[in-house]
Amino acid sequence: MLISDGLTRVSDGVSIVRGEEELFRRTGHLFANATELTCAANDLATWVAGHKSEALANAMAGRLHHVRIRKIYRSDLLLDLPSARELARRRDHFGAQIRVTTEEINETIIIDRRVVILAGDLSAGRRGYSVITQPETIQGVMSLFETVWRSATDLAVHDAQVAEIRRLAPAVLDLLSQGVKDEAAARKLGLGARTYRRRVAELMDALGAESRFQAGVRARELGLV
Amino acid sequence: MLISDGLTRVSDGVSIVRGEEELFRRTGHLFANATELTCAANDLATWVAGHKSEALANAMAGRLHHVRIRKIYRSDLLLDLPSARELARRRDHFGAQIRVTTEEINETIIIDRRVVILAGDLSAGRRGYSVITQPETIQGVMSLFETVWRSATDLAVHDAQVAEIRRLAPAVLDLLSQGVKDEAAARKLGLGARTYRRRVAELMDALGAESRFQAGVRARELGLV
DNA sequence: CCGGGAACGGCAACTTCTTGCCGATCTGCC
DNA sequence: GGCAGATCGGCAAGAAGTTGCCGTTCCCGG
Repeated sequence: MLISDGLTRVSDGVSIVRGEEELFRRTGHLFANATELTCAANDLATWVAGHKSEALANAMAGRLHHVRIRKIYRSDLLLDLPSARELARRRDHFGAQIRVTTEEINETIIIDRRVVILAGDLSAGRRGYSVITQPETIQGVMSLFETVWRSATDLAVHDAQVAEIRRLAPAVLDLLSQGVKDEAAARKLGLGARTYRRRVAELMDALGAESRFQAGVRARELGLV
Repeated sequence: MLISDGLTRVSDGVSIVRGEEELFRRTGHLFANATELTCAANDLATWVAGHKSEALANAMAGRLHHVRIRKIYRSDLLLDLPSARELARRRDHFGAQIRVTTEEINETIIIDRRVVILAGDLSAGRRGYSVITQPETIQGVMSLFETVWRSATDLAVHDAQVAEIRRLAPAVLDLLSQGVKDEAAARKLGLGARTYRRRVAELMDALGAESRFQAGVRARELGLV
């Protein structure tokens, strides 16, 4: 059922909105009175966080301490220093709880346990968003979100982990990324091979990697090499 | 011997200039009549390439076909699409020969085999530049540069290599970066383990990596994963 | 139809990595 | 000193990864 340009009612409690502008027009007001905002995003460029954020911030000003804001971002973001700063700023300014995950994550917004917005595919240059008010569906999405939330890492912890790895293993990272064999690397560090390998294992553990290739990718991802 | 603010004569033929602005003031004119420009840089932000480039371009306009320009950049740069485009633009517009290396490289400018500019450390917020006119030193620096030049890869070739790897092994890259074991990965691709491993070997070869960790780093570096 | 070359994959010998185990050291603390 | 806990590193068994060799299959141009 096409209700108007940019809005399709799919069934009771589920509509599809085309394009960010349209989405903002139709759901922007929901944010003004929200007391619980939950949000997953792959980048900082989503409209919630984008040029509209000032307006939102104003609308929400003074109520910030009544609002629980939770956000999940991909750890990739932290690669980019300005983005990382922006994240920290949001955490401090909005009192948002921010977590970080290495997993791909679908852009999701949950408002007051009453409305869910799920980003969908691009079509004709505009992204489609499912706006859901159907209670059972919301329940399900929230449950999924909680799972991701639990498995994600708090921003502060994540920062600490990165710092820890930097402290722990700069030399090991170096040698690994030079393609040096364990024996040679251990000699170069004046360590026993066993100890060097223990270091590598710790490093892989810290990176959450299951193979050296993966560890290499993650290390690079975190800007450690 | 401090000659004036921002310029220190260290010995005959070697001066140290503090800050990019100062460097530009003192050596900018050399570019106007240059017929051979050689340059190594880690990013596009050096003053030669920066906001002054228009003035330079104008000064050099009409003489471009008489000027041999060679530049080396770190392959990191190509990660960033806008930068990569800019590089291609320069190549086409200035007729510059551009090569790419994975090595760290000291910022270096050589003008007409007569002047060498070497970037040094930051001090008081300004980078120091050695401006060298001493012939033997220039000879030495040029020789070093030639070595790096020879070991670097032409931009076009580099692009082709990246394209090749993308074509060759997207699935393999995927599985590797997921930390999947060879046996399982091979099954998933419907290949024999031997063949999968052959693919991995080809990939590592293409990446110039000697260990899987290193391959992971490089793959990520090239934005392949 | 028939070579010839390329891709595939089984096999096997080797190398490299991964880990548990355990004794040797070192360190801080009664 | 003597104990407890952390770190180190040798050893060794086993897992994972690396490569050469070679037979099989498929495709292509003659």
